[in-house]
Amino acid sequence: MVTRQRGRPRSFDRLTALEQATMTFWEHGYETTSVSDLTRAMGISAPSLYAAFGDKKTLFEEVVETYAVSYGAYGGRALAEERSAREAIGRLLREAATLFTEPGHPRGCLMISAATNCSTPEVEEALRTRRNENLATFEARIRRDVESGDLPPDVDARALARFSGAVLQGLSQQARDGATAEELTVVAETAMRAWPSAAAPTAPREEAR
Amino acid sequence: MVTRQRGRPRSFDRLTALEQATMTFWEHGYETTSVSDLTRAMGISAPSLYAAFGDKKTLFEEVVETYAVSYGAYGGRALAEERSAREAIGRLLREAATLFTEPGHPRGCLMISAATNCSTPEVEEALRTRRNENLATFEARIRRDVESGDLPPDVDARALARFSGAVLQGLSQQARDGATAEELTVVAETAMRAWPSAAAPTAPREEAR
DNA sequence: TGAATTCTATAGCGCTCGATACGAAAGGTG
DNA sequence: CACCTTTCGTATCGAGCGCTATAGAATTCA
Repeated sequence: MVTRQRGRPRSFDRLTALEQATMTFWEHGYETTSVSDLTRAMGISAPSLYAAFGDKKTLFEEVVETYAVSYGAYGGRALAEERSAREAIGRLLREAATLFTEPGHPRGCLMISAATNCSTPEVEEALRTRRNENLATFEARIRRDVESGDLPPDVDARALARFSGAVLQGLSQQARDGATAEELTVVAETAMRAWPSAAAPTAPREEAR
Repeated sequence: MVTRQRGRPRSFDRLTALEQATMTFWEHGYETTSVSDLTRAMGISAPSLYAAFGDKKTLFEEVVETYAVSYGAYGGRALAEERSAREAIGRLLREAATLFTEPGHPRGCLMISAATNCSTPEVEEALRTRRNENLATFEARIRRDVESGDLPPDVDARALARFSGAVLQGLSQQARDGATAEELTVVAETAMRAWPSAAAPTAPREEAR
């Protein structure tokens, strides 16, 4: 089954070409990136692109998938590794402030900015679904801390998740509008002041516990 | 000089057509809206559009300008009418939550969402400039309250302005992603918890004044 | 070596884009 | 009425879009 591949071998590295496509879509978005932009950036001809990646939409879907598990993996790491929802999302926002302005790749977040106002509805919808899934992940993590008592019981997990997602999206757009890493880091820290500091439930002015 | 207009009169209402163009650009963005989309929505032919509004870019600039002083005027009103920066921006964010999800027009904010990833750099830059001007307006209003003592002297006006702008942009995108007015209102109220509540400077636990 | 297979490059498909040439139509002005 | 001015509808323009037919080049299998 695992026999060697017959025929003329591919003259380019598929992963490298995919990375170049990622950079191009990341910078200019799905709609504004033309196939000839892609072939130029990837260093291959149009038939090679179509043979290796399918059409433009399929290539973009693969780009989004690899982006999510590479550049976009910081969020999942923060949620998995930090002890509390507050620490996890605080770290997520601070790291986003750095990553969204990091040299060496386009600014902001591909999943947030690359398919707004897109003439292919499925592409726009696919990223919208991912964003809403991220909100649901935030909400679940926050709710866990509410139920365990690490956050006050009157916390609206859904609202706090949506607020955090809104700040994340704001960070992305501000990064694309030219904000510096330092400016965005302060935004992230400001946002965390909106979080309830600790478990201080219905009776606030007591040193309970 | 103010003689009556000669020649065949225009067969459509210019302001009505402009409003239709606004709705189309608002919903689909500059790039995704084609001239034929515009002529269909405005109910006029392409030569009429070009004669009355110049080219697509010029039409969009006029759309943005009229949007700024109509749908987009709530921000300036809040800043002008409220007594404090906190009340002004709190009102601005709450009103945005309502307006961004209001029926009868597209969701979100045209100035935030209509020219991201645009193949005409001047158009993208024009809206970016407007957004950054809004940030500067926020900052000036906040600084006024810091200097007058209505906000603590250690408040970073620039950071608080940028945070507020980030939340506003997040509200716009979440509105476009399907959030309800109620959900966004709670986001706005959550964001205001990040603001320093009142003038409680270096010595917080005193009832000064 | 020859056949089969797979990739590459050129060239161009049908289509839509933003924008316009042109003559007919509709009004004012003498 | 004739004349001038402006707008209207039709019918495009050249350019770029996403995509592919085709033929030659490069490799494996028999």
